[in-house]
Amino acid sequence: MREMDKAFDFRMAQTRWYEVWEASRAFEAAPDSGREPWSIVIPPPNITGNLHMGHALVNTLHDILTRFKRAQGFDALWVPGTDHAGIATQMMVERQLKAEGTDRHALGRDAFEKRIWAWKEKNQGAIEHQLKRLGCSVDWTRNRFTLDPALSRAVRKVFVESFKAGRIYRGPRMIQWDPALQTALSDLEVKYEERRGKLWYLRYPLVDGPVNGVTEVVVATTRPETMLGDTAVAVHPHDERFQEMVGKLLEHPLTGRRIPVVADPFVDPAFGTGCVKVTPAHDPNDFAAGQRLKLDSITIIGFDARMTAAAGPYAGLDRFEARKRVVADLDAQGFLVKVEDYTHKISLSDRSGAVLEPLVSEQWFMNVREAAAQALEAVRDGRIAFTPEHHGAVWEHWLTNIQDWCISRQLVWGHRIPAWTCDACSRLHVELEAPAACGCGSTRLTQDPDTLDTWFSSALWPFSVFGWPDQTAELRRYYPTSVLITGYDILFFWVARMAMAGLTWMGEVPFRKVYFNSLVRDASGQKMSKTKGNVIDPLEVMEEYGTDALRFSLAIMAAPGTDIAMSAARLEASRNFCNKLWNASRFVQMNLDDSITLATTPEFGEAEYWMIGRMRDSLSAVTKALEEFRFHEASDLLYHLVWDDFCAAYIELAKVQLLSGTAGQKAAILHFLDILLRALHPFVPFLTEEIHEAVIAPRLPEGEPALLAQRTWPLDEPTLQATGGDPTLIPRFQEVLSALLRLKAEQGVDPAKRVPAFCSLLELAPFTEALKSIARLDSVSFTGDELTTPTRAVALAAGGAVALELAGLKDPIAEKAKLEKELAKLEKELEPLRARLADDSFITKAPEAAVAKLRGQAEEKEQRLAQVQALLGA
RNA sequence: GGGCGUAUAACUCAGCGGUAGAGUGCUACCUUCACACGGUAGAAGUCCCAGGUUCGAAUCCUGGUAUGCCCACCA
Repeated sequence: MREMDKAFDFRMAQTRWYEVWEASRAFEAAPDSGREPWSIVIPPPNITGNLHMGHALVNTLHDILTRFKRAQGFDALWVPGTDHAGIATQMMVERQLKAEGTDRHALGRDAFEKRIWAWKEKNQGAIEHQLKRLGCSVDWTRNRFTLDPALSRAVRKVFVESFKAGRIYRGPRMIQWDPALQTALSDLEVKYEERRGKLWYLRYPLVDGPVNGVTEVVVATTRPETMLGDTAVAVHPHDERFQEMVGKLLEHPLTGRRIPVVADPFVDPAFGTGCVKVTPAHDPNDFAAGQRLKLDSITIIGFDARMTAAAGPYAGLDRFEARKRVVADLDAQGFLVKVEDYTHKISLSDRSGAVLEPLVSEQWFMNVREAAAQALEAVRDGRIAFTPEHHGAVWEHWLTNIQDWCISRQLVWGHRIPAWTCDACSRLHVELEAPAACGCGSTRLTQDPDTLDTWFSSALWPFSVFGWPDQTAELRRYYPTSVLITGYDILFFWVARMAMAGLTWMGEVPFRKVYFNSLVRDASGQKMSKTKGNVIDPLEVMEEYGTDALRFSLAIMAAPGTDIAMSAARLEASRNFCNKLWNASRFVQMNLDDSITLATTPEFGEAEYWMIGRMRDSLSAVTKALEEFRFHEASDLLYHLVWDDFCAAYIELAKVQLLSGTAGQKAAILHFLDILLRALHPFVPFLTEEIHEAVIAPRLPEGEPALLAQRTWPLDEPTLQATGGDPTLIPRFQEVLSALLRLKAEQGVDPAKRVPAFCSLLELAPFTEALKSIARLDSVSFTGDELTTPTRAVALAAGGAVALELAGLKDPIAEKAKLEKELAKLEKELEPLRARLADDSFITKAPEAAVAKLRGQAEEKEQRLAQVQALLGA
């Protein structure tokens, strides 16, 4: 049998087990097993990705649940996979090309796409390898990629049928254009940022002379360059100041073009001058107003963010350069009234960081109103349950106000839109496969160059991974998935869209429960960011503290609805915990010989019955906590079960027995360790598997799987059902032990100095040896006689008293001070108890149990008070 | 402008109707034959503030303060 080292070598353990698990096929689903299915799909990481703390958390929680469910006897399936991540990946490769002095245009579309595929093949392994290092028990035989042929077929099917149903359409709309990436974005990919800017006040003269003595209109704008595309100036219809202006013509200061004053309620009379310039081609509000009022639209900024020919002398200038020139020209010609400092929000690309340009462009959109209504209903009626629940409010708000989704991207990397235009007759064909010919007879058809938003394929993930649109056995068995675990930051991007897609295409929710995991922050609660330099790399943590310590730290801090502050202190605590379990196991191993196995009938005494009771209570609480996603509670319970109950209490007691123990006593502790390992395994799989190999595996009964990863959840273990003994006895023993130790400390007795002790609790006599060895006493005498003598120090414990014989050692002053301190403490504690028990309204109105409980507490304290007083009097 | 969180020991956080808990840190002591990544004893809190409900509130309600996040077209 393998000897265990003095400290847990996590570096060794965490590198050797994954291969064994994978080879044993322990993580593979068993669709034919007849067991109840339980399924979960991974939030597919980007192929460009590296494991960060967010991944580490979400996948640790996935793994805990999956291993737990598998152990409970479910046919547990965790489907892994990766996302092609359109923009992110394309950017990565473009950056590479730039370094090589070329770009995608020079390369050509096909070559560029091939290049990205090559890059994907080379790099995809990284994130998968990192998931393995984390211990993720995914079923690799079902690994998926969003651009797999099967998943692409699902994408095309959804696109084509949505188009035919009229939910997908193409048209010119105002979209958010990213000039850096040269693509449209969806509203969700826009981030707003406060910037200090200016507010320019511009003068637009009236063409037909003064109105009520006023010769001009003044407008305020943050983007003066767009005035080149102005086609009106608007006022609020009820603004009395401008009633007579409406309908009059103004002369455009720079172009001389004549534009009308119009009235529209979108104008806020209280802002600026109450007049606003209208540029339908370059502002979403103005675009909408332009549609309502049938205004002209003049595009003066192009897709390259440079001024167009329509901008006249400014053509070709960058939009920001044009701004300076426009302002200078207006100023020179006397059209600039004033400039104010002004802080406002500008829209930036979430991806490139570029300042976005609202532009009118031909794009594909998806109307999701109907699907949104269904998704809304599914949460309202509980078919999907959120943890924490408050995310339902956000869900409600967003889905109620949802806008059409811009799904086309001007990218190469992604699902190409399955739409072809006939070169001859311009007819549009939206089909699953390229049509051979157009109805007009032409065989020359050109496919739409655009690809779909990455989230379009992600939305189908919970059913596309199971082979949809084919009605596969897997799809029937594992859809809907049992749980979704993900960050709340992608509630709209992903969760809502999966819900909508699932309800639309499967007619059923994609998951029954959603657990939103926390955000991992740094030790001081700051968001991690590269610029702040406070990013904690999980891979480094695994090297320094161990994967199990990382997992346990994440789990024990994962209280629903609160963020996680990851700190070195917490990681150390977890590492120490792992080492504690390791050493407890080592102790067990050292005390067993090969003849003791799990088949050896265990013998239970008081200590064992107590330990069994503790395990039974804790493990049923752990089970319940896991069912309800209270990972922190489950971890905390196990932490204290192992450290306080098993190590500090039980093992210390068992040491006395094991020295001269019977086989049955040794078998008992072996069973206990076995149970604890099985319960801890979902949390700290490498550590527990390593211990299991050394201590348990050689002692397993016939037919039990040799790998801990394949064994069962221990809650129903026969050992845990055993009852007997007096459940209050061990707690009393602990109190007595603690009182004796405290006496020694208070009296300044060297801990190693063995003195005689006395105890009035006769029922603890069987624990004489334990008390002697743990408290390091000379002897312990159990007696009904008065304990107090002039040479002894006395303390109260567990309703009785203990004493130390300190002839020549006792410090009478310390003794008296101690007793007086205790007296004061008791008096202080009793004061409110007495007051409440004297309160009639409490006695009559509070539930009986509460009163009885309080009364019990008071009585116990009164008794102790009397004892202390007696000791002081003596 | 709306919506949602959070405020508890020096720090990071649990608890969320019956008079305060954990981990780390701190103080003193202990190398006792599983573990110093350990053990023993100990100090440490107007549970943000003000009202209210209740026999009783850190816990529920209202208002405030601080702080964080999300959504929204104020030029």
